[in-house]
Amino acid sequence: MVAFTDMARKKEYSEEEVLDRAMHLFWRNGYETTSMKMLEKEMGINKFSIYSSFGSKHGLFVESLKSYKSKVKGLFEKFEKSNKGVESIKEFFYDSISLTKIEGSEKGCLVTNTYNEFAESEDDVIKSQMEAFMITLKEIIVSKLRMDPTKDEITVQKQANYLLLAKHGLAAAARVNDPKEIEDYIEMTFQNI
Amino acid sequence: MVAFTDMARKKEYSEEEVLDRAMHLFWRNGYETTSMKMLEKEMGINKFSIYSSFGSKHGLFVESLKSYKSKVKGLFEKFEKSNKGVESIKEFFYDSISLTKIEGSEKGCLVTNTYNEFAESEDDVIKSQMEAFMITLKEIIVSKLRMDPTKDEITVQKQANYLLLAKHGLAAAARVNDPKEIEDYIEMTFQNI
DNA sequence: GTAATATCTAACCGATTGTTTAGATATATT
DNA sequence: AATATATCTAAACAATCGGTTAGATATTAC
Repeated sequence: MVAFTDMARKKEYSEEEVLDRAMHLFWRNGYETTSMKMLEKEMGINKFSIYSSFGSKHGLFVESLKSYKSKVKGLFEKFEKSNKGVESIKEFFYDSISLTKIEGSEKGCLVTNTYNEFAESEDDVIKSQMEAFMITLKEIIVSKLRMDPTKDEITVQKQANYLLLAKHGLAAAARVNDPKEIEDYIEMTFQNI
Repeated sequence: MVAFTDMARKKEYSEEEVLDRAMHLFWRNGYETTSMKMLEKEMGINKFSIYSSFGSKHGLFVESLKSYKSKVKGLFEKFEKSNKGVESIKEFFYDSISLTKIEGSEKGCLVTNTYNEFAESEDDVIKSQMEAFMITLKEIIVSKLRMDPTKDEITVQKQANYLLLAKHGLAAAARVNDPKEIEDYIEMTFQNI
């Protein structure tokens, strides 16, 4: 990801573009299952180029997570800016499903998938990134719940945890269940919020 | 798993016992991440013995899933026999968490984990086993919900789907969240059932 | 046009993957 | 005790893993 001033030959690929491809492959298959050979094919460049641009498979994965983060950034901003309280949380849930359905078809949520794959791992780089994701999400959810003056702080925390876990279940479910079932699930999730 | 009548030398291990060890290793790490070397160490026998008893790594994994099934069989039976309606579903949720906490400490649910790992796979043997699991569970949940005469069939189906997905989220959450948060989650899940 | 050099291809690296096999060892049958 | 054979150890198998490198190629600066 370094730009040289005295470049002798131009890269034949866009780093942003091949990274996006890599991200989608990791998204579909997870980290371990995705081999360098698969990445070469999907990214359309060979190992040398991958290593010169991203350092290692692990580095490429970390960049892919950042790329994913920037992809969902729009959703988070919309979510954060909304002043519709609880309703905005539900909207965010629907938006998340839409994004992963359109962008990733049946791949679920990269964060949830990675969360699962690295649950027993000791890869602190990945795990801290995942935690940061979850903390950010929880903070937004909490702020939306607090907009309802009838909820005390204990209720807010309980409901925030509930919704965070529900989001996980939702992401996993969206990979295999019908849209109608998913909609029912979301609606029922918010019935007692 | 074949017994010979004209055995010339006795096995130095119990297939049931080494299978249980293998199952726990798969449970903790998933299929791909668990290597034959790790299995040799954990099972206490070498590759030859593993292959002569289980045919292949894949065969060993399939047997491990069956072993897991027999482990949760008791819970399913208690669940099925109970005539407490919705309350029995909640009890089953708590029982599941207890089992995975005691037996597997922080490993979650082997079915949910496998479900996630094989979501994009084309391994029909594994996938059909997972589906059978989910169908069985859904059928029991449906039968419990039907015990409430105020629920029409549409509501029963909606709530069954909801609970099935919630169970997935719960299993994933139980790997990382505190018991108190998990309890809150379960209680809130059943607030609108 | 020439020199310098970044990027390309493609072969190669050692380590590890799941799996097989040759040969040593132990036991049941005769 | 001798024979047969199931099970053991340990080495080897081809294939693939992530990662590196030598040399060809293309482009910039002069």
